[in-house]
Amino acid sequence: MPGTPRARAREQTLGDITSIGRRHLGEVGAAALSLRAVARELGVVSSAVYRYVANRDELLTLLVVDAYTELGDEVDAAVEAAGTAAADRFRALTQAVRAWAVREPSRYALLYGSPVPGYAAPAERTTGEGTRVVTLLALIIDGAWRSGELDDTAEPVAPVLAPDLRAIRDQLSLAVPDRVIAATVQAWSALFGAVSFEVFGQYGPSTFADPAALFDLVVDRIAVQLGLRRLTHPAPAGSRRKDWRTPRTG
Amino acid sequence: MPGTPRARAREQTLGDITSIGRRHLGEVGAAALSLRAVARELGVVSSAVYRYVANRDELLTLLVVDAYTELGDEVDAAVEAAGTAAADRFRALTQAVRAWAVREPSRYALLYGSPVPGYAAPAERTTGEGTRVVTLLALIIDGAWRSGELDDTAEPVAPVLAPDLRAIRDQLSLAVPDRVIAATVQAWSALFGAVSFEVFGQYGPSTFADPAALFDLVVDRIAVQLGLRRLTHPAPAGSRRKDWRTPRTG
DNA sequence: TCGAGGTCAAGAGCACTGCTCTCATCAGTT
DNA sequence: AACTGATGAGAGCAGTGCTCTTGACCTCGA
Repeated sequence: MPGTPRARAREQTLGDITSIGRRHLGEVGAAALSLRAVARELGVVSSAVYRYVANRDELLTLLVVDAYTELGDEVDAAVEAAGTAAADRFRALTQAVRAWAVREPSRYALLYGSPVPGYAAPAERTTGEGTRVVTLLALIIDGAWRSGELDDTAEPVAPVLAPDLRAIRDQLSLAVPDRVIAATVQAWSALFGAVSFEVFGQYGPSTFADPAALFDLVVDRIAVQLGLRRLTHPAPAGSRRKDWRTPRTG
Repeated sequence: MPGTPRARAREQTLGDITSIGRRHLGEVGAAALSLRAVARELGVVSSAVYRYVANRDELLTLLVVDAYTELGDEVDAAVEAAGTAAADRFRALTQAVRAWAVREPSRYALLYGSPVPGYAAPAERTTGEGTRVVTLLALIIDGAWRSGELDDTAEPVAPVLAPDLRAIRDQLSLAVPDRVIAATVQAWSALFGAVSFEVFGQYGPSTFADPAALFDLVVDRIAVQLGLRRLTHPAPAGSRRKDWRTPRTG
């Protein structure tokens, strides 16, 4: 479809480089990403890949955007499929983030782990895709607020934070008050913490046989603190959350 | 003091290597840590440092233990200085963790950031120092529970988690029930999330003029959800937390 | 049709890395 | 005072990122 055959070939090669890099990222990590190794696997001499990628950092940027896009797509789809209830949408978002992170730990680390020293993702190429998930979270909470699905239990926040919170509200055209934005920020960071703990295996010496159950519990607590009203109708099929509360034996 | 002058010299050199490595870690990051560079700065040829450190990974291990120890010491001191009230001790712990992390971002990343691919800290050398902070947190909560400073608001947890929670309780000789252990785990992960967000600069596009205020707010919310009863007596001097609630003008 | 301009891969090369090996030296131990 | 083991130096191997030059190819327009 796009223009000249040369341009298409170039696009193809660039895609190959990205996908090889994606696999190498998973195998050796961002810091050990080697353009030479990518070239080897591409069946080409090392200097040739510099025709397509300016340097190692640009390959990283390619992979960052690639990862943000895939994560954003999966979260969007999951939230979409979750229906209209804010609590369902919130849970779908958290589950989708966790599922992707567990499946793609190295790419998750690239996005949300410790920064790669000496490398800063160029804002103009990453902020767009990079803010999709947190924006969606904010919109879900905002929607819950507008539709009355949110209990207003958050406490007032320090005035120093007001300008920053107002900036967020303006940028996303939110209707929620400052304290709810702050609560959303905290929910986001708590979600991030829970996922990182599981993905990075940093629960300390303790291990959990069923990390998903622990994650469920944590997300539950986050939702409660957000003021997201619990659903009264039964959970969707496949989600056996809290089965133990209603044994319904016999 | 310790034995032979040779052993003392060796200890000295090892200390020098550690402290040079600590600085390099802050400058170039864990992945780019170079034994050659350390050797250069030590004024010695590269092969010589291999007399002291088996390989790059062992230098990392040295730095991990070093960082855990310093963090543990600072948190211990802060909690100690905070008195006996569980809420104060909890807050002191969080502030000390944040302060150290903000001051030593690369060392924080080494401990709690994305794992360095291909490197796994040997458990027998790191778990001891590595669990000091989370253990202290558990003991603070346990103490609050025993002394009645903890509101029992946590909800019951899924039975699948019971064995793991029991293991934690047994190992630390806690008195708290499963649901409080689970809440503590979540508090720990939420704290980790908040610190990581700030240290790794991953609040997305939003920036906060006063990250400490945001952190205060988040910790407040974590404390509330833990059920840590608020203190009625005035906050210690220097902590102007929530001043805006009691304007007390004129 | 044919030539010019752009595109691409190859290869050599520089400076760096981790790590191993050998060899000389010098200091602590006996 | 003699010995021996810890130590540092140096060479060397295989790998890395990145640059530069060279030669081949392809595409497009005259």
